[in-house]
Amino acid sequence: MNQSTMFNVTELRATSQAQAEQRAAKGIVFVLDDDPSIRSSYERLFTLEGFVCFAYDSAEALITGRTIDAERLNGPRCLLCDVSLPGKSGLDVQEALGSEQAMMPFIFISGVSSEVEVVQAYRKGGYAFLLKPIDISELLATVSSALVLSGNRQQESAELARLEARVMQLTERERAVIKLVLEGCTNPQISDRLRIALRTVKVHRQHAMQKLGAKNLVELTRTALRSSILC
Amino acid sequence: MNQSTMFNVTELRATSQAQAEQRAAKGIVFVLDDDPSIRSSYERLFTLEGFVCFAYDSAEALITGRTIDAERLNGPRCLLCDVSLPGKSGLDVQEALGSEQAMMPFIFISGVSSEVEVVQAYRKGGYAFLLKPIDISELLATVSSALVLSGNRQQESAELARLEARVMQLTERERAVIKLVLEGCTNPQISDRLRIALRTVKVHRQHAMQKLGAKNLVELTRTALRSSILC
DNA sequence: TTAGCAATTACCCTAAAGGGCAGATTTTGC
DNA sequence: GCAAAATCTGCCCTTTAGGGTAATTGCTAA
Repeated sequence: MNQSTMFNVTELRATSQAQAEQRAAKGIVFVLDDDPSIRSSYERLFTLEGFVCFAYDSAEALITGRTIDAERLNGPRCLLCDVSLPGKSGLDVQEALGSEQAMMPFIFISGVSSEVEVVQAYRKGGYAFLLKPIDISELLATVSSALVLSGNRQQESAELARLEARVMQLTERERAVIKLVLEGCTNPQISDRLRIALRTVKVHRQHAMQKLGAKNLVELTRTALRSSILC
Repeated sequence: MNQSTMFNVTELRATSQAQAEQRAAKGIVFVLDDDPSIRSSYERLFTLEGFVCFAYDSAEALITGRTIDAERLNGPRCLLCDVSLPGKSGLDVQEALGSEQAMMPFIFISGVSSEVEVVQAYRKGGYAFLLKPIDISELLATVSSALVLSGNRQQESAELARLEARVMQLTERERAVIKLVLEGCTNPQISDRLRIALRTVKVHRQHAMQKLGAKNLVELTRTALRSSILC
């Protein structure tokens, strides 16, 4: 019996990492609220819904802890945040994490908040504002859509990073050639412009296409436009 | 003297149309407020700033009148709207003009508004919310940025319409060929796929490029991606 | 100093793109 | 039914694109 219990615990721990990753793929919900009972309510709710949930009692705890906690965990994420907090307010958190909001949309929750706060929250790029009493299904819908947005943004940014890495592999000459190609120049025209032999242009072009992973001109143009690099 | 006055009036009228167009190019500000004195204040302000301004005292007047008034006038536009109105509220207007907000951003103005209204306004796609007391420079800054947004949206939509019109000129066959071109197929491959002679593919391709106004493959791909047609 | 990479180019070849000229067939709107 | 498009094709020609082979030059890190 004891053996069995131990085994179960071990198994739970063993799966927990794999499961956490699986859950994180669905979404990570960060919660910021000073009321412990509310925090645990949210934790219970979002865990039940299949998300990973990290709850914090203060802005400082959130700001310092969010990276460490979600370390190794990839996936869409959002922040549920009470506007009125002792010390730093929810809006202060927004300020502190300003640029991060694109990847982690902020959902504010407020019972007795002034219009000024609401306006501020939206102006600073807040994703949504929910007023108490909270409707659970509305909350979940908002969180879901926020996670979708976050996921999309992460994908886009990842794709952009990959492309940028490829572009960085290009040598100066290759970049110059490709730039002219994207302006619609033919190889002989490029040859004239850069004052190099036609064969040289072809070599650079060939190498660049290879490095950029483009099989033809259409793919190259698509790639270049998406990344907005080389434009 | 009488003659002179008449002449001046005529001249004013004559220039007024041209001037209105010039002003409209800078921006058209629609105002909705039930208070006549506030309306005229806004009219004065925005006229002084070089915009065209149309003011309405009710949601109905705005909804029925906005198109007629701005007839023949092209240019970026936005709506300045008091939230609390007798009869239909500002939010109702938003509902009524829902899809138009993309082209005409809504700026709400409110003195004593509840958080619920603010949240509603933003949720329905409102552009900004200004709380009284209004800071004039803030108001003008908001209006300006709203007009910029409106202008951009209008340009994009116009460009899309132009492209769509061009795509519509394509015959069925031309569209099919171009579609395959954009998938990266070479002419011989297209020839195989569509079971037509190589020469025929070339003819269709040539005609399509001409109709789409593309001088080369790069331009074609750009065009197609921008319009997201043919993808 | 040497190996390696970047840049350059010559020579040579094939495949693809672009297009003129001429003609056939088919669809379609008035 | 007829004229105007649209579709289809063959023949022939030039220009571009793509790429193999081989060689030279210059610079840098080991």
